[in-house]
Amino acid sequence: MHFTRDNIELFLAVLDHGSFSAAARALRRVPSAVSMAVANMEAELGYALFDRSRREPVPTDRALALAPHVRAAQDQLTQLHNHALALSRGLESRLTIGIVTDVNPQALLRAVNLLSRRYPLLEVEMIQAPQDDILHLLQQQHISLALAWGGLRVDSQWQFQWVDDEALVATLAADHPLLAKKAAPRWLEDLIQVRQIVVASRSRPLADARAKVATSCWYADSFAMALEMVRAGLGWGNFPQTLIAERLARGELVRLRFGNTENALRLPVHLVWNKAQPLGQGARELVALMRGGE
Amino acid sequence: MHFTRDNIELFLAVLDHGSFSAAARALRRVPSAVSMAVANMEAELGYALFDRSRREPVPTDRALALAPHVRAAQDQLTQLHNHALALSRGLESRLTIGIVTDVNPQALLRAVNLLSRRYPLLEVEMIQAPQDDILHLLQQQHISLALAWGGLRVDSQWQFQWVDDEALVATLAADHPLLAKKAAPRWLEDLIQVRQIVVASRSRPLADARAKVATSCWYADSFAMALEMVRAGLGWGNFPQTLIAERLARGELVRLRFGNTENALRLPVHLVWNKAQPLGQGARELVALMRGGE
DNA sequence: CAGGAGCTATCAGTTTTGCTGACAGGTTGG
DNA sequence: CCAACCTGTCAGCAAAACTGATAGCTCCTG
Repeated sequence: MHFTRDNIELFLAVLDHGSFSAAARALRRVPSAVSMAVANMEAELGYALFDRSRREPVPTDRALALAPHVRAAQDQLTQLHNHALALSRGLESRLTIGIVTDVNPQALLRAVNLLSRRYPLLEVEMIQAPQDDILHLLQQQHISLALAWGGLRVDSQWQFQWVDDEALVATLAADHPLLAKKAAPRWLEDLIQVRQIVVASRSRPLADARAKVATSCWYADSFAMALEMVRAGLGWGNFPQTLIAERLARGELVRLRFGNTENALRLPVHLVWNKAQPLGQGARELVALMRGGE
Repeated sequence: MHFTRDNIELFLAVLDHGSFSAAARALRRVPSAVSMAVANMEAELGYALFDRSRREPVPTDRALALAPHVRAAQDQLTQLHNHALALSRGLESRLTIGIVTDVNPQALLRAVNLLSRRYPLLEVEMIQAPQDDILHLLQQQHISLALAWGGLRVDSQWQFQWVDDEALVATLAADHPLLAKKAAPRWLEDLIQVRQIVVASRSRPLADARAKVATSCWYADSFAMALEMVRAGLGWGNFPQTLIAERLARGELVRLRFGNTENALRLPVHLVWNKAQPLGQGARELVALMRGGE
């Protein structure tokens, strides 16, 4: 008989309901069916699972020892079944997500964690790369969803969902000469003469005209690279707050505050996907989770 | 149909053998049975598991994605089955092992590791306690097997298996005045006048008359306690080498070597069990593993 | 290109498995 | 002691699954 699904269900029903009759009621069977099935299991195993000396069967030590393992097996089977059915409802069997290097992945990871509870057998793969590479992977359909900087170009190829705004803060290396002169810039205009490190690349032009302030600009294609340049004292730059929080705290960097730009630059973070590649169920629910729905 | 054991077996057989017919041969069925069963699974799931456009069915992406999970479920089922059958062959469902505090558990842990491969669902509980407590637990049948110091008393209540000999080495705190005088003891006789910390207790008299050397002795009931006393400079003592190896290396303790006692004291380590409580299959195999017989 | 080998799918018939329902016998509690 | 409820047994039955024959397809080989 070999521990088939039915036997597992039956055995656990007897344990949970305390008697063959109750189990039979729960399973919509007749008591004798349960009785015979249990007797068959016992015959196969070679030992008693229940002691029938009292009116209601009391589980043997062995049955009790077996119970948690049987339950685990049942859980795995129902999980498998749910997953197989979910596949038919459009769940992808593997969800590959791209994350742009500079974007804070915390919220996404929280959402993925929730998703993994809903679909325990769903495989998730995370790919971290610069924005250009992520978009390329998305275009090639190697990833189905990406967390990326948004608002960059309107392109009918992409579909997206706003997720968050990263506040950009103007930052300077703590040992930059501008600070040493005890004349820390008070107004944004004070920075016009100081070289600015701007994040932009061929394929990704400046998002916001406001982003470029200084007359002399050097360019980097990621915040990570730009950050290195700023730390090396090559200039100042605007960075997502979360990206530089630690360095600010450690005193490596200094945040510049201005009297006239209280409303900081904000860079939108989007979940992006390819119109040509319809989202799977997991990706759809992930988007919903990130939108805050549920 | 609900992913019963038969379906799992069948699905995997088809994947592994590459065709319905081959799977049917392997399962000693007729091909049509396999064909129908697969068709039923597909009908239930709502999508194709195999593409029949070629001569031999080629598994769908979904089938391939499902495969590892199905395999895992099958493994768990067979594991459960094996365990349930092993219980009928005398395997205990939980193996509780006592380990005397001072005894080096490495060899035992290695053996338990091997045992856990053989019986993946066997639960193992380890209890560490002083020798007297371990023997008491053994007597009360709260533990079924113990790793303990042996050769202590011949008692028809116990059965045992020699496992190892721990070499005892004479040890002194590094800052003991005896060493400061630049007159480190060269012969065992030099220690007769130095207070010795002896491990012995009411219920466990000295194993070996040779163990007591000095005229002035203080007593502890475990090596751990005795070690603290030696480290505090209260005297010298004999300790299992493995127990003090680190402290010797760190220079906290100093090993005394004598010209006249090359053959060090050796304390046997035994696996002990209670005659009144016959060993389960797991315990028996553990004893065999410790004896070195695979 | 023809034909054979080997595969899958279908279907009617049969086997097997397990369920049913009635009944007998035991245990519990008032 | 009886009513209620439980388990176990058994003959009959229903559903599920397997079989074996057949047809049609694919692929390889000469």
